[in-house]
Amino acid sequence: MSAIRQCFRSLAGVHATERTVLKNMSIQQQVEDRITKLERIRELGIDPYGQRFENVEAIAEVRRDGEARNIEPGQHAEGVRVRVAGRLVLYRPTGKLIFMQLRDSGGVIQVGVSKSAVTEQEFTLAAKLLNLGDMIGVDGVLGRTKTGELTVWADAVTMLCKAVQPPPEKWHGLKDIDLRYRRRYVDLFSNPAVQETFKQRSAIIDSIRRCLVDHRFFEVETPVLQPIYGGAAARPFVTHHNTLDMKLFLRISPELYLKRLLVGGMERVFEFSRVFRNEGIDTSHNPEFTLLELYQAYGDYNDMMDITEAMVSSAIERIGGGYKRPFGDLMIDYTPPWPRRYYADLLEEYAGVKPGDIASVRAKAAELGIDQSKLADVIVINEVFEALVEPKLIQPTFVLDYPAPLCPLTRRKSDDPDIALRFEAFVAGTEVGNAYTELNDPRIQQENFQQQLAGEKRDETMAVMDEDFVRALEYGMPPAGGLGIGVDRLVMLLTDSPSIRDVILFPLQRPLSPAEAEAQDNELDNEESV
RNA sequence: GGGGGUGUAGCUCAGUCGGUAGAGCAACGGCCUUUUAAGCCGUGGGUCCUGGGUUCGAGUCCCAGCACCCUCACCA
Repeated sequence: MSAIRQCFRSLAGVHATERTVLKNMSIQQQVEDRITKLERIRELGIDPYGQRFENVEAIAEVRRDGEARNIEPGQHAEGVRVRVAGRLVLYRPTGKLIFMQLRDSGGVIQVGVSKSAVTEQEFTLAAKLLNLGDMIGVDGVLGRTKTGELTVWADAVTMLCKAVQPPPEKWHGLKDIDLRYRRRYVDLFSNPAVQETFKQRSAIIDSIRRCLVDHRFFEVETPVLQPIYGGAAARPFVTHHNTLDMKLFLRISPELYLKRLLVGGMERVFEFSRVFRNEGIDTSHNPEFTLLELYQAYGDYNDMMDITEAMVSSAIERIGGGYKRPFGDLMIDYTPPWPRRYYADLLEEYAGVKPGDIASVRAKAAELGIDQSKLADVIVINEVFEALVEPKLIQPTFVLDYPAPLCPLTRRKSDDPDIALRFEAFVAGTEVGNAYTELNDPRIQQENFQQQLAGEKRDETMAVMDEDFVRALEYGMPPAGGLGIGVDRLVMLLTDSPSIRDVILFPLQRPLSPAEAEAQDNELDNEESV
C-alpha cells in the first residue's frame, strides 16, 4: 500500500469511529477509488493539489459578460478568452467530448472539453481522473452549445485539488439538518442559498458599520475575558487563567466597558461583540451570539431610535429586496419611522389593564394561568406584557418607558421615578433591540446594583458588585443614549431565516458519539497537563 | 425538564400485514464529440442510530438510551 493511501486511510478514520471505518465499505471504497485516481494524476506528472492559479475571473462576471455578447447557439466568441476556477458539480462525458459544470462562490458555468482542443494529458485527466467535488481551473473561449448553453470551451484544464470525499447528491444537496451544521463546509458548497445568506449577513454588518462610522461613531474592542461580568442578566460561562490562577467569565455584555469609554471621553463608540450566555438553546438562542452595542454621549434613547432606523435602512438598501420583506408567513414593513408606543398604552390596548392598577393586572395574570402570587408586582406586569403584547408586535415597533425595577442601568424619568427611559424594538413578535437613556448617577447605580443582587439568590456564578464601574461613574460619565442590537436576529429577519442556526456558520452541536466526546475530553485533559 | 416527530447505502429517499434489504444520484468497468437531473451495457456498496426484549423469524412490534428537528417550560 502506498504511503499516501495509508495516510488517507488513517485520515478517513479521524472523522468516523474505528468500527465504521473497518466495516463501512461503501464510503471507504469511494474514498479509495478517488485516491487511486489521485495517484494516477500524480503519475501523469500533475500535482493533484494544484498550484497558484492567477487571474481567475468570477463565474458570475463571465456569465454576465457572455450574456451581453449575444453569442449565437453553436458559435464560439473567438478572441473572448476566459479563465475560471471552481468545484466540479456536474460531469457528463459523451466520449470524446465532456461537459462539466464548475461552481465558484458566485455562480455556475458549463465547461466543454473536446479531445481535439486539449493535450492528451489534459484529456486523460478530464476523461478518466476527475470526480465530482474536485477543483479545476479552465482556460478557454466563451461560446454557446447548439442548445444555447453558455459554455467555456476549454483549451487548457488545470488540476487544482482532488477531493477524496464524495460530495452530496447533486440535485438535492445536503438536506440532513444535523449534518449541515456539523459539516457546514459541505453545506456551503452544495447548497448555494446558504452561502448567499452568509454573504447577506456580511453585507448587513458592513452596512451597519459604515452607517455608524458615517454618524461619527468609532469601533472599539473590549474584553471578552472579564473578572467580573455584568451589563445583562444572564448566566455566564466560567473559565480560568492558569498563570494568574484566576477565575474569569466570558462576557455576557460589553456594556460596562463601553460606558467606561464614555467616561474616558470617547463620545461615540460601538462594538460588534461576541457574547456568551450559558442558557438554553432554541431557534432564537445560541450560546454565543453577536451583540452590537453603541453609546452616544450627550444623547438619549430618542437618538437610539433614530440610529436604529438608520442602520436597518442602510442594511436593507445594501442587500436589496425593499422595505417590505417576508419573514415566514409574515410580511414586515421596515419603512421608517417605526411606531413609537408607550409600554403602558400597549398594555392597556392588548391586555386591557393599567400598570398602576396592580389588582387587575394580577387578575389578568391569573386568568392567563400565570402563578403570580409569589411574584413582585413589576414581574407580574411584565409577564402579562410578554404574554399578551409582545406576540402582537409584528410590524417594527419601539416600545418605550418600561417599569423602572426591570431596568437597573437605566435613567428614571425625571418627573416619574417609576418609569425607566428604555425602549425595546420588536419585530415579528421578538425583541431585536434594547436601548436606554443611560444612568450616569453613581449613587443610584450603586443602589440599583445592590437591589438587583439582593433580589436574586446567589449561586456560584453570581456577579459581584462592579465597584470599579461605580468609581468610573464617579469620575463623570456624560449623559448618553445606549443601544444593543441582536445582530443574529436582525440577520434572521432580513434574510427570512427561521432559525438562528441558519445565520451562524458553526452553531454549537453536541458531540455525535461517546467516542468523539471522549476524544474531546482527552484533548482538553492534555492541554491542561501541558 | 414535558409533549410530538425523525434516524435505512456516500447523498436524497421508498420499504405494505412481522417473512431473502430497495430506487435514483454518486462510485467502479465499458460505449458515446453538443449534454441539460444526458443515455446505454455491466459491477460493487448496508451495524436498517445504539442496547435489550417479544417471536420460529424484527428495518417493521415492545422497553431503555443517544443525536437532531418542532413545541412548551426554564432563562432574559
